[in-house]
Amino acid sequence: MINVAIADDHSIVLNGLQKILALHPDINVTDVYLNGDSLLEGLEVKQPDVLLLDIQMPGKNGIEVAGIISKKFPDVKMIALTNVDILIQVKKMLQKGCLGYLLKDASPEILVEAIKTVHTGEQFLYEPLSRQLVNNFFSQNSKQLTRREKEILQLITEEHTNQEIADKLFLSLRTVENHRNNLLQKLDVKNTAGLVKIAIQEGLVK
Amino acid sequence: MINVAIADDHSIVLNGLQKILALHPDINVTDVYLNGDSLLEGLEVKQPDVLLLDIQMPGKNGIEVAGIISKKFPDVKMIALTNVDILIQVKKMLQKGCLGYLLKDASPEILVEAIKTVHTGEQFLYEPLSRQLVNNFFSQNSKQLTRREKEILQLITEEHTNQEIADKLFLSLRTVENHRNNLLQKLDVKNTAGLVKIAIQEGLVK
DNA sequence: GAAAATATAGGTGTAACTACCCAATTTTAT
DNA sequence: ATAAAATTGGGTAGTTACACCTATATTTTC
Repeated sequence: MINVAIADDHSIVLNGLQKILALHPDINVTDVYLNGDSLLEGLEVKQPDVLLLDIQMPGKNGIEVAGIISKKFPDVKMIALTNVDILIQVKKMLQKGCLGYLLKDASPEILVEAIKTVHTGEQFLYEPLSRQLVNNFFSQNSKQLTRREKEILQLITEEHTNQEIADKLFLSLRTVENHRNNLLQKLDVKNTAGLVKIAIQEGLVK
Repeated sequence: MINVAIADDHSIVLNGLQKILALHPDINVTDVYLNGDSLLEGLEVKQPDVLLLDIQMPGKNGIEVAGIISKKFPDVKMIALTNVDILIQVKKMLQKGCLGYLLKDASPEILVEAIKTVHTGEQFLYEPLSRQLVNNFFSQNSKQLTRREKEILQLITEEHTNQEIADKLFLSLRTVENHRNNLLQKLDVKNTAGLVKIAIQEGLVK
């Protein structure tokens, strides 16, 4: 019998997971939480075997919460839940100690399989993203942006010219141009359009 | 007693909606469907009072399906469901005859309220987007892109230069430049970065 | 403390984009 | 059928972005 807790701020998802898991005799949903804070309180009282943890939550988000839990309750096996597969967020969750990752469009079968897998201590990565993760691992070094680069990338997506960025950050135009060129190379894109697309999909803006 | 059908390709959401609505004695979930095609088949046999209809579905998506249903079964009150509030999609759903719109992060109370509201024939628009819809209505005329403009905007976001776009579409460089300038004015943005941001948020790409 | 990475800024040149014009032709809508 | 909108293309000019280099502080990392 596997004791499972769920933390997700979406009532619909929370109820859906409960209903699906209720059908499985060897899985027991012991607790549900609507946000990170109540989850942390609840864990002080009792810990589940497996925790389904939403990444996006109001207040303390999943990434913060996962970090705290993996230190305080290392025996709790965590599975990150997300409705959109933003690579960078999933990576952070895994770094924070999550053993598994699931998109919310997963089928009941996959869901149960994931729970059983991480319960044994193994990793479970939902297909669509696991490939991306591998690809990302190999190109990781080149995609690691510095603080300044991120700052400039953000200003670029806010439609500022290099000159405006230079003025805003008290830098030379040349410096900004260099950072911009480095961004183009690091991110392997051809122009501003490519930069903005990556900035958005990596969650750097908006 | 309100008879409700649900169409959503996400098992978790489907189960969640069922579980929440099961608690309400005056709401009866008669049928659930995992895709648009089976929904259309099912409606031939019997029609619910209210239909919760996911926008994103494999095969026939919600927008297509809504158009068919509103013609064939005009008495079925439809509520569009979506997990991300992409304005343009919601607008299309409303144009296709949906009476309501809900984000999937809605609370059980809101969900029930929406069903009861549209059952009476009234509109129900979930807060966060209804304001955007109003704003959009006023700026609508200036934001109406032509076919060619959309085509060019898409190629811009794909990192092509004006010259490349001209070659690809067998146009003069000047023509493409003009379209691009018109896009900047129509969309009230300053440069490529602004164009790409709007293209993404309007769902024109990726 | 040495080595690596980052941040800074300059030189030079080309390609691309942006901002205004204007006008003919074709398509769409009334 | 007629008006409106869309598509096409040109003129001219200025600005911005992109490419590829070198080089020196400064900060991080080992």
